[in-house]
Order: sequence, then C-alpha cells, then structure tokens
Amino acid sequence: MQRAERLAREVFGYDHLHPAQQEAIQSVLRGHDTLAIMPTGSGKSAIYQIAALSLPGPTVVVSPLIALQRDQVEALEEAAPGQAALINSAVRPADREAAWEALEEGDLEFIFLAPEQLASEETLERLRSAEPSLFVVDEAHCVSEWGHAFRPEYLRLGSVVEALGHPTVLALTATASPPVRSEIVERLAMREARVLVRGFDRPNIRLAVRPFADAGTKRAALVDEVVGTQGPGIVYAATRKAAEALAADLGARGVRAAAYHAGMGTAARESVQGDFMTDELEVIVATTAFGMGIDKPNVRFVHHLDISGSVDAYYQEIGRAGRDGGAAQATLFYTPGDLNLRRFFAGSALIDADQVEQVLRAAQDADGPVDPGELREETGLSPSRLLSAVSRLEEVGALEVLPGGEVTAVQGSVSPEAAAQAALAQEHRRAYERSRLEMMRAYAETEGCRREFLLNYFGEGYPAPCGSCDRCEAGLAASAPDPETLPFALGTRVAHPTFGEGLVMRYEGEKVTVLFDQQGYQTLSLGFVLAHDLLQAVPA
DNA sequence: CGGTCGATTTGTAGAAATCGACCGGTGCACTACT
Repeated sequence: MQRAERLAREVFGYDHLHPAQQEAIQSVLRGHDTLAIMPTGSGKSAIYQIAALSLPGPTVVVSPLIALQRDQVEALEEAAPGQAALINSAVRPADREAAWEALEEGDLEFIFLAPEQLASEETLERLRSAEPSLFVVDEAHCVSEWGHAFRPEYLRLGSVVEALGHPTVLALTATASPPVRSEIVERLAMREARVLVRGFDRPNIRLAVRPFADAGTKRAALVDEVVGTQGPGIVYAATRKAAEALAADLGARGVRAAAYHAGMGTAARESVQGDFMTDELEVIVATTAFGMGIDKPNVRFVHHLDISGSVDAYYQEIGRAGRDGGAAQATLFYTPGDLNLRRFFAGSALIDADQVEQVLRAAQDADGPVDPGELREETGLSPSRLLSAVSRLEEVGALEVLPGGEVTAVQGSVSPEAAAQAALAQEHRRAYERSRLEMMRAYAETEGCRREFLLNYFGEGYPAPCGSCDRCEAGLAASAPDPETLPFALGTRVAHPTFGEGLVMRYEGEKVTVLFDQQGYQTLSLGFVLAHDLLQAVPA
C-alpha cells in the first residue's frame, strides 16, 4: 500500500488516497475480485490506474463508450506516457497493430476496448497471450442495464474473463441497487467478490416530485421552473422530439438551452456538450444519451420532464447535480401517463418465446456448427436479438458458442424444454423490468420521505425525515415505522408461495415491498400477508 | 399505451371530424458510398 500511495503521489499527483480508494486498491492487490460502487468524481479511475501499475502484467479496461476510452487514455498519457492504447473500429489498422505489438513487447500497461471487440477471436487470443493480470469493467452497471437487450456482448464478459484465464476482476460503477450488484458479480464470473459501497447519500440535492393531471400543464410548469432558476442545469426528456421542442421553448423564453440526443451528428453533440461544460449553455435538454462520464461540478438542477424507467436510472441521472457540494435541485415533473412509454421501452427490446425457439431449431437443423450470420439469415433476427437468443440458450445448455463465434447445438439437450427454459428467463427479465418501473412510480407517489425511499432502494437504512425533500418540508413525510414492530426486519430473506424467495426492502403504511429473486419488486398488503401467513422468514 | 400524421369521410363547397398506421431510448461495428 505504501507503494500505491507513492504511485498516487508521484505518478498521478494526488495528495493522498482516501480510505475507500485504499480499501479497493488493497482488495485488488490481494487478488480479490472487487466491485466498487462510488460516486463519480470520487476517484474511481485512480483505483484501477494505481492497482494496474502496482501489479505485474497488463490491464484490460472495458468501457462502454469510445469517447470515455479516449478521455481515459488522454488522462493516462499525461501521467504515464505511452502506456495506454485503444482498440476499436475507429482506430486505423496500422495503429491497432502497433498497439498489439507494444502489448506483446510488454511496453503497454493499459488496453481500452468496448465489449463488442471481445467478440473477435483474434482480439481475445492476442489478449490472452499478453497474460493480463487485471480485468477492469468501468460503468459496470451497463452489464445489467444494457446486456439484456441493447448490447448483448455485455452479458458475455464472464466468458471472456474465463477465456483470459481469470485475471483479477475489478468492476466500477457509481450506482447499483442490490439486484444489479448481484447480477454484475454473476455475469462477470467474479469469484468471492468483495463489494465495496461508498457515499450513496447526496444530502445537498433537494428532492421533489410535482404531480400534474395532464402533460400540457406539466410541461408549462417545467418551463416556468427552469426560466426562474439559476443554472446550469439538465432536463431529461423521454424522446428526441420532446427534447428538441423543449429546448426551443426555453430558448424562446431567453434561456440559453440546447437539445442533446443520439439522433444528432457527432459534431453537434460534441459542440453542445462542450458549450455546457464551459457554461456557455445554461441548460441541456437531453434524452438518456447524455450523461455518462459527465463530471461537471456546478450543475444546479436535474429536472425530469418524463419519468425514468427505473430508480437506478433516476438516481444516476440526478446524481449529476451538485457535485461541488453546493445546493442543487432534483424535481420530477410527473403525470402517471408517462409510465406508458417506459412500459413500452421495458418490454419491446426483449426477445420472445417463439424467437428463442426459432433460433434453437435453426441451430439444430444445421449440420454441425453454424456461423451466426447464417442463423441471422435463417431467422430474420437483428444481430443483437440473435445474440440475446443464443446467449439465453447457451445459459440453459442447449447451445454452445465455439471460440470462433460459431454456434452449435448441444447433443442430447431436450430441445422444447430448453427453449421453454430460456424463454422463461426472458419472462422473468420482463417481470423484473416492469417491477423496476413500478418502484419508480412508487417513488413518484410515495407519502414518505423521498430520500429515505431512494436510500432504502439501494439497500441502505436512513433515519427520516431528511428535511430536504418536498415531503419532509411540508411536514407530510410519514414517520418511519418502529423497527421493533416490523414482522420482518429490513434485509431479511423471506419466502412467498407464488413469488418464491426474496428480500424485504421497505415498509410504507400498510404495505411491504419485497425484492423477489424471480419476479422483481412486489409491494404487498401487510394485513393480507399476515392474515394469510404469506411470508415466511428463510433461515440464513 | 398514447400521441401524431396523413388520408378519407362528412355533407356541402371550406373546414371539421374520424379512422388507421406508425412511432417511441441508450452504441458498438461494419459496409457502401462520396
């Protein structure tokens, strides 16, 4: 650790490492797979940088966005010149080859890539022969948030870790609720993972929800609010169109505002982001495309025109406010109708039962291993959907993915049963997504302290009232139940006859919320549960 | 699910009402073209 401290000072110019960083670095240096959950700006990068330089052997860093990879390489270039490189489709083949050779010569410590790169057998082989000692997954919540439907390669990282001979795994993220944490640990094939959680509460962010009966009044109220507030600030909208329209409205009211979404060209996006960072823009009106890697200290508000799809996403988004510790606002402008679009997003990207079966049949009909391209033609599925189906079938043992990426049906797997099992996994995922949205609704409609709600969601107790949310300020926050009177303590494992086993997350009034392993979050009537003996404590 | 857009209907000559189709968020890599 003294060596690590010295590296921090001499190489990176940090005054000192704070205890959370020390703990994480120590855990990695001792060879433990580690999941570190810490706020952005708390020096998460320093953890992997210093651990990497302290260990012999190179470090693979998986990061979701090429722009983030570039930022990281630039930062390293100042501290440790020539020791970091990226591999992606935008890097010229000659430069890519130079990076590989440097890695093979032992001259390169860090190699940055997106999970998609690891699907290539050649990439994997060259990495393996470099014998990496550390495998870092930055923004690790993407494993769970993006792996299932959007970027399926994220769910294959566990196989990559195994294929590389299981170097120490270090997963980093700012926000992850308990089920997301377990999924990261499982999907990255982490062994006896150390999970370090630091600094979840953000006391300087005032929380509020403003309910409206219709979208028009809601929108007008948000515009008034932004016009009357000192920026800079971020407004999140659910669609590109809404983001553009709102930015235009704010502009007409004299606010320097611009939209940001994935439909804009790269140049436009970069210029909007740049102007926001330098305070030339006061307000950015964005879809979920905006935010990852943004570490701007003086954001004074993060408002939501439309509700987020989960409390995880919401907390991640509002967490971009008040990084400097100064007062900040996070207000959700809410109409229940907004949940519909989120319901659509939650279910639509997942594959359904007959698609899973179609893929299995196509693989079985083929004589021997099949190229994924061939399966795609046969089934008509998009590449990411096909990969999702293949991964589900692989998990239930019906298919095998060969090192070259070819897919082969496993002999003797009982096919209809396997397909049904794989489809069931998708159904569970859908139920889980729906339940997460219900928790977001519960936040919007809670009668209790909002901060208590959020921290409970992330598995932490909190002594309400917080005094800095709309419920507490109005003196309306229901007082927290006396722990002595609760039939099951928070965090207890319980079993339910139809939902299976789960974890007691929260009490509010006459309701108890349980996070079930299969069905996600369910809110049950306490009176009914007790009268019918529906929950049983599960011995640890 | 609900908002939006274009086409058709309505019932009388310009515009309103109704219907059905379609769309809606995140990024990587790769290909074809300029």
